[in-house]
Amino acid sequence: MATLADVARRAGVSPATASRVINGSSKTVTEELRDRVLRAVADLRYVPNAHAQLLARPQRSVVGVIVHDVSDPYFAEITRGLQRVATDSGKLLIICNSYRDPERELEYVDLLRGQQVAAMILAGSGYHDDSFTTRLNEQLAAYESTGGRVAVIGRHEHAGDAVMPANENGAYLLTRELLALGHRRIGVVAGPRLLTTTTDRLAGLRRALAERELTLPEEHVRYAEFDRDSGADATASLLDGVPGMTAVMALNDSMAVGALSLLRARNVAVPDRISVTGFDDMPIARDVTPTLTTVRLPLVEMGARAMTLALEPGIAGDRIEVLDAGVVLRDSTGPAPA
Amino acid sequence: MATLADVARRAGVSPATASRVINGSSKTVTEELRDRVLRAVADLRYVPNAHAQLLARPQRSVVGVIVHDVSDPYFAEITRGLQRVATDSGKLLIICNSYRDPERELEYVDLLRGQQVAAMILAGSGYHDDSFTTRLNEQLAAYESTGGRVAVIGRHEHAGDAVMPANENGAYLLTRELLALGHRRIGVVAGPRLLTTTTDRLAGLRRALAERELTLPEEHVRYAEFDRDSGADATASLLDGVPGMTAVMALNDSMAVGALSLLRARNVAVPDRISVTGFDDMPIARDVTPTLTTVRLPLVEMGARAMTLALEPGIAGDRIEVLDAGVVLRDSTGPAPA
DNA sequence: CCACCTCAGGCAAGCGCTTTCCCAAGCAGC
DNA sequence: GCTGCTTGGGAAAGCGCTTGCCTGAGGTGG
Repeated sequence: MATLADVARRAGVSPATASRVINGSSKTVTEELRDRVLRAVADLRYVPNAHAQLLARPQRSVVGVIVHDVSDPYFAEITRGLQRVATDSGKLLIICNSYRDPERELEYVDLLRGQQVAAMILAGSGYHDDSFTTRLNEQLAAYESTGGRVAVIGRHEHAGDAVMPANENGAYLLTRELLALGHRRIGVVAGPRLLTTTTDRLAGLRRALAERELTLPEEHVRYAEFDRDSGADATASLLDGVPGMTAVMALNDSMAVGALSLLRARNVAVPDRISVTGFDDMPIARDVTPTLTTVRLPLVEMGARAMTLALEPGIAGDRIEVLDAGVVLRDSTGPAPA
Repeated sequence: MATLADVARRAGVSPATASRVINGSSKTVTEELRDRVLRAVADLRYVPNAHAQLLARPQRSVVGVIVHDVSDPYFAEITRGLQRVATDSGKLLIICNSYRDPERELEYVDLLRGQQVAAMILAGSGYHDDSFTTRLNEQLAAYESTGGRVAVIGRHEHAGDAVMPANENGAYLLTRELLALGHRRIGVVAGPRLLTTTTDRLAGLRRALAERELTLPEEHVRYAEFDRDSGADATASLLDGVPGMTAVMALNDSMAVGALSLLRARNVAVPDRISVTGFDDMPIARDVTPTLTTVRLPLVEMGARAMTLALEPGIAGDRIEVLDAGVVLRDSTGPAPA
């Protein structure tokens, strides 16, 4: 690999001069030397060693992102928003998948710290796990105490800049729609118990029920993984365990798609016999049959806002932005059968 | 940010000793000093500066990946395969989205070179653009000449290790199915003209037609972007422009989903009046209605193989692995109407 | 004509780490 | 008791780059 010294030698100048023309320093360099250096760079196909540069000039230009899984459409959308803003500010993104493993998340925080990232974005649900939360906060605090910036998306366990989706309120609004349609026995296909996303959405649901002096029996809830096949399994279990159920509320769209697929396999008419709802309004929601009633979350926007918070100069405070959710009524919901 | 020197000072040892205990050098260190160092590390929440480490010990541990867009399910699957193998080898991944912009692709190659990555993986269709191809190959050659490893997925323009999906053959097999069902007037929703993926798939289609002494008139092809809405638009255009068409072959699943959605909007029965096929067998293919006939590509496997090739020690040769494609018949295809 | 200023360009320090080499102390063997 | 080994620990060089500071040449003004 060619080094700056090689370039300088070939151009017959000092490394200092070469460095100056290569990254346009304020110091002026004669036209002639500049040309010689540029030619040497081209001849040698020289590319500066980014690590050496970072060491010499502590000017951080990469941002770390920790998500559960980029290939999950939910995070793919968020990441798109993050990317856009990062690219606009000339930052490179390092994306890390924790696969919902808290330990791995902790590892990644240190890894990114070692990479001297300008900022870290943690996206995705938090965990109900105090010991983990404490450790995470310690590590983040250590990072922030040396000038690092942190922004989180959708997790309340970390004090600081945050972008929050209206999980609670979205579920509340959606439940009200279901209640208005006459549904009373609602089965819930929930996500993992430990995720705050799950509990937040359940809380909204319960609030809407409480307004009508209804409650959600624990037997009407199935906790599953946030994916399609788990959604199908949970739905099967609800079907067998909750007689008279007229609606299935899945706490994300992937699980709702699984629910639809299972109901079709069992020849249960949707929405005539059972209504189904999702959450997140993934692109797929409008392509399944029947099209899926769900809650729209401005995911790209959330990503963009979070990156903006993290990159914004000035003191990183406790800025919390809640982005609102709205119900999208489609064909998978209808009046409860008599 | 605490440095090794800080740790050493606090532990009352030399930086050399601290370094040795921190990354388990072969040299032995007394129990007592080791403890002191470890305690200092914990107290200071010390994390080694990865850049300094890379400079001092040129042991590359990150791999660069350039894809068109990770949030596209096609690449999400490939990336999942890449990730798995990379993680198993203790490599960190830097994922770069080129958004199908050749210039950006070029920039990323240099950027990754500057990052001293151990290997680069370029995934996604190549371009029919000689000037670009030449420049790309030059840059890659420069990288490889200094010990860098390159593997490509699905692009033939670069000599070296490659994993190729059977685009041509997959399209061939799929077309044969359509022909067997009696379809003769087939409309094609193609991807961008400049992508080799598009031309490869068209080539397979033409080969199957040629076997029956049929040809594909250029008016039956619509070139569009590889996404849902473009697929819908192209289908609309085919519907209006190709009277008597009995099948729509979309060259990827997203576009096929768009086609289905448009046909439903226009009340055209699928597959009774028009059959629809996709390509790639994305997860969504089994969740749309009717479920989508498509070509299955082993995407995760392709990613895994590519990473293995890139990481495998020994001379990187011109190993080319072609992973085969298979037709998946579902409900969106049926006999051509009389 | 000389002192002084300006400015292009080079020297060298230093970023945080690893690792080779060397030193000193402890030990065994004769 | 001396030589000669082993062994733990430190000094220092160096990875590739940036940049403050210095130098020397040329230009200006008195």
